[in-house]
Amino acid sequence: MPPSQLRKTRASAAGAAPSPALGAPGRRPTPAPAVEQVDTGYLETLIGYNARRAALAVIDRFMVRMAAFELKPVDFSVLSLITHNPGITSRQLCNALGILPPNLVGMINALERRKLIVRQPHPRDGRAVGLHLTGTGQKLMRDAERTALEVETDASQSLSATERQTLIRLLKKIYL
Amino acid sequence: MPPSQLRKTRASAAGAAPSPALGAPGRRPTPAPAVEQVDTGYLETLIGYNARRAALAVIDRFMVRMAAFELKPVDFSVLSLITHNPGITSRQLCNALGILPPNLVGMINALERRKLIVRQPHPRDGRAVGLHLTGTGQKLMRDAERTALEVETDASQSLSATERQTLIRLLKKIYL
DNA sequence: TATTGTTATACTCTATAACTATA
DNA sequence: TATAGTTATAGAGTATAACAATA
Repeated sequence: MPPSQLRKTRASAAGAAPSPALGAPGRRPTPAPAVEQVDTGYLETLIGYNARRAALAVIDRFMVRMAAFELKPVDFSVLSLITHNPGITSRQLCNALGILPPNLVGMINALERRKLIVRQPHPRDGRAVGLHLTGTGQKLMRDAERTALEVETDASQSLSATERQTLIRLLKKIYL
Repeated sequence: MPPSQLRKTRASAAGAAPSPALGAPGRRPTPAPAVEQVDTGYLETLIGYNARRAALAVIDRFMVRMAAFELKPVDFSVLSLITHNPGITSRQLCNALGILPPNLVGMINALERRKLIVRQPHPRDGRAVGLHLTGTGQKLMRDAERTALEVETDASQSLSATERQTLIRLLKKIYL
């Protein structure tokens, strides 16, 4: 998904220029204009638009680099939470990542088939299953988290260290 | 999609705690721990993770408010670009929004059936079609853009005006 | 030959209902 | 009765190939 061509130009002076209102029957003052340079100025004033574009840009880089580990972003998130929360349950993963339980089952099964994680009985709840990394999984995640750090550095290379911290702080204020 | 429960706690001191490495045959020192509070500290250090969570949070608000206009985020983006770029072509929309042409066709058809837009022949390219708002579409978009502004205010209520500007500026540095 | 718009189609992601076993 | 995990399935979003009309 190439989100190219997102420069700002004034083709229609965003917000002004009432334009002739086509569709009104029997009226067509101008012979239909053509757009030379697309003006995305208005959308660029919206936080949601900018946050989504930024997220997609970083995630695209992330996917390219993580392909070497055969991990999609969601797989990495799941394995990372298991790494830092040994014994975490599927339900806890779903709550933390906003995934619905039926959609997590397949991912967990695939990671288990790859011998990256194992299911252990939960110590206090017979319904639940605790998830743990295998040795293989631990090794993979050490490499994967190092690569994730490289992606971060790449993606934020136009930001100073302070700006990067500020960006993360402000993003958290939006979603927390 | 409720991305609830994303508080930080130290269940495993992120990055430390080598943990017993399950899966190694015939070795099981600890009786499988349980996780009380999920530690998302590591993921929260990643720009991609934070940007995606923030984008989803804002877009969720957006979808709730825009339901009154029967507009999804992508519909709003398309209509907004047509608003500020009368005569824009499908190809230009695809390039600006990162949508693939086959996936835009249905949206354009639906918006045309709702009498919000009309197709006009392109003044200089017989293959292309220029897109324009109807009077109905213009009225809808005046209300929709006002609502979008309210969503912005809502979503960024925990940010100062300066912080909001800073956030957008830093996000652009990520994806531009 | 290349591009615009389009159809058909496949694949992925996300969502809902319902079942089982445990609590 | 409520919850954890699971199955089946439906729907939305995203992807590629190929075609007709025009450049």
